[in-house]
Amino acid sequence: MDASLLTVQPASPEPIYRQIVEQLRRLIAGGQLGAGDALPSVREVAGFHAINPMTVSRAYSLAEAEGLLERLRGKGMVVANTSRSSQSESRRLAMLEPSLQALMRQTRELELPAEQVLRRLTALLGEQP
Amino acid sequence: MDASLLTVQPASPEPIYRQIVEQLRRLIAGGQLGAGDALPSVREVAGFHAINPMTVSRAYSLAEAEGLLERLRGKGMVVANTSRSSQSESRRLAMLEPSLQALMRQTRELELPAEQVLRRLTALLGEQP
DNA sequence: CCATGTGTATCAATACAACAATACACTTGG
DNA sequence: CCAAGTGTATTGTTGTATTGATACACATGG
Repeated sequence: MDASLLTVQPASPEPIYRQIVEQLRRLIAGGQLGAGDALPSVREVAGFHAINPMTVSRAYSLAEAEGLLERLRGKGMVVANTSRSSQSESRRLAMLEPSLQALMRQTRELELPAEQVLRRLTALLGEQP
Repeated sequence: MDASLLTVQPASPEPIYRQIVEQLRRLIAGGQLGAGDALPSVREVAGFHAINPMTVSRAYSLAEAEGLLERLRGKGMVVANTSRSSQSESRRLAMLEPSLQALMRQTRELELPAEQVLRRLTALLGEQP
């Protein structure tokens, strides 16, 4: 499995376990993780990012409680089929709404013209991933 | 003074004092708060939002350490003149960069087409404030 | 002068996140 | 079967963040 699938920033104020859950949500909604796909093991992710295995386990457990993942005893975690992955574009866009709202507020507080922001974002989104 | 100048969401995971500091940063950079402008008193803001005065004080202190505000003993806090307000557009845009980066990452994880996101953001920014 | 308004230093309480070290139940491949 | 791989429950510790309550120093206006 590819432990590099998950990105983690231990320095961020955002708790690590929550960073992971949110990434899983999006990766599954976007279809990069499909139903049945196996996830990197807890110990693998922990080793790769030099974090505690229990922190990863906590994230996986939350994701399971959310219906995103399924636990196969003795095997590992798998993307749940009930988490009908690859949601519609409108649903995925809705998941982005909070970030968009925040961006809007900040743009207004900075008194920035909409075009400036849109131009910069266009550039960012256009870059080669 | 207008205590409603500052918006606060006590429910947010974002610490209150940091919410305040970030708003001050943007309001000053955007020119809505100019050098010499007096800020609402600690107790005023605290009372208005039903939070602890010390929380506001902490935000003000951080803003002062950052050079945004100046403390007039016995009087109150004032926007510092050294915090050359109304910065250039490019500087203000730079302050938005972290949020833009985050939005970009999330967009990619959701496998959303750039146009969708840009269209939605355009709509949001176009609305009447 | 002094009541009233500033901000704030100090201490405490609470919650949370992350880590550490085990031990356990389970499955699979050899 | 059994070694090695899953996730997890448990307990404890550490460090930090956040908020709160109180008392204090200072300046101003009447």
